[in-house]
Amino acid sequence: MPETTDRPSAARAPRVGRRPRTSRAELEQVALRLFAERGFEETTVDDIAAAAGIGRRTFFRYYGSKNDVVWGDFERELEHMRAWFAGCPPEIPMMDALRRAVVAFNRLDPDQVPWHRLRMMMILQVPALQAHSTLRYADWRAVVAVFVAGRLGQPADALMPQAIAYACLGAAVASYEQWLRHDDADLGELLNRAMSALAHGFQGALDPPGPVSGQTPTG
Amino acid sequence: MPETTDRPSAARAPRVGRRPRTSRAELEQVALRLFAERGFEETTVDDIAAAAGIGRRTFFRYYGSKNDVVWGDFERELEHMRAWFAGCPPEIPMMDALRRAVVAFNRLDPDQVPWHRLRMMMILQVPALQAHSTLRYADWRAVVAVFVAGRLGQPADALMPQAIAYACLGAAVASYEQWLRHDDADLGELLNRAMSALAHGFQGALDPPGPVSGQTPTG
DNA sequence: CACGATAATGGCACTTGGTGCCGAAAGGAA
DNA sequence: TTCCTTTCGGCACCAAGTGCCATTATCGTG
Repeated sequence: MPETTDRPSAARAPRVGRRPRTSRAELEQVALRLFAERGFEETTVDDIAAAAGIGRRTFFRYYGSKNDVVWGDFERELEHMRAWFAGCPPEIPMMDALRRAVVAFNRLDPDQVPWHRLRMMMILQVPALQAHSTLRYADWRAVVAVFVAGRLGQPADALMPQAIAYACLGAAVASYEQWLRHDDADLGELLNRAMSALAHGFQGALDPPGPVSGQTPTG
Repeated sequence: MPETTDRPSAARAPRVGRRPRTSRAELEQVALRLFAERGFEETTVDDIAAAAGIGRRTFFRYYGSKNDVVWGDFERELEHMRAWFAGCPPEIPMMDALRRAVVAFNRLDPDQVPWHRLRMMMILQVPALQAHSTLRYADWRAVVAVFVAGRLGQPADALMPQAIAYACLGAAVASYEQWLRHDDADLGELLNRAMSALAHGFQGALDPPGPVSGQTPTG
């Protein structure tokens, strides 16, 4: 797939050659608006390309697939998380660090909440996106696994780093689903609850689902 | 999708009308053999249909998608697991019951290990199947979530049942990946280790990855 | 034995996502 | 202007999947 290497970057204008007609961000805007209006599956790539004033072929130069549009610049998010983990002081217990990271990297700018909600709604509910998400989650898990591996002194592909990464992802996704179901819920609190329960082997799960129980067990 | 409702069943022969030319099981055999020979992506639905001596259109009456073939009769497996949970005595602690279930329902007949390995290899490594798996896992999680919900006295779609179901799935998948990487590994042991660690909030994860540590913490 | 109800088959056309190819357009530099 | 570089986007093509519908096989009945 030579497609993935030569995507135009929205960065500093290249010195030479024809200038890009659009950008990933702009395409994302256009696409998301269409998705919101008629739904994800009801919007074809032709629709998006037409609305953006580019050719269908060009669309696929900016995004490898229709699915990818919904994820925006996920890679940048991951880069931040990676950096956070790298700078995480060793005094913080591992599971606590994981909880904090998950909560921190899902804090939302109030003004972008509606878009993020739409995004997550589609990712978690449209089958095609639901399926595709696995591939994106893999990158997320890798970041977590590397951190855990460092703490445990094991390779990142060993059982525990992988299991923990999967479990964290699960807790996060479950929280998101809850958040989408109850639009009055606080995402941060849900994430805190889920990650905290995870860190305790779900032993406190018998407690009623009241407000944050034992959210800072070790720190 | 009216397609999903009227698939021929391999059960007792229907009294009237033309008889099915093949069966899900037979198609599965044919397809898996082709997948093993040339790979999943290199095998088209036309190839499978031709090899099975049926029309391409007919293939889609037996399986809703090419992806589905790999999963065989997953629904039956789930039905068994549901039944097991339903008959699980309340004395067994929840997390212990989950561990046992995961281990029990992944015990393999030695003679079908190679096929199962191929299956899982594809599911966990071929991107298209990796993505598709999410949709099948959802059913698996639902079974777990219902059991957990019963134990916790919460709705199945509440945060904890969902988070626990996701976490269990994660532990299981991580174990499978490990099993595939090291063909000398014992799947049951890996599952035991991962589920046990999960039940302890991964506190013992600092132990070296030696032979099953604390595999039967509560029973 | 023909007849009619029933159910599976499979061809055909069509939609959609995605890719390889390649010439055309656009812009900076010499 | 000319050359070089980069993006654009049309075209042809492939594969998955679906709706439609005529065809075929099978059973029960008159």
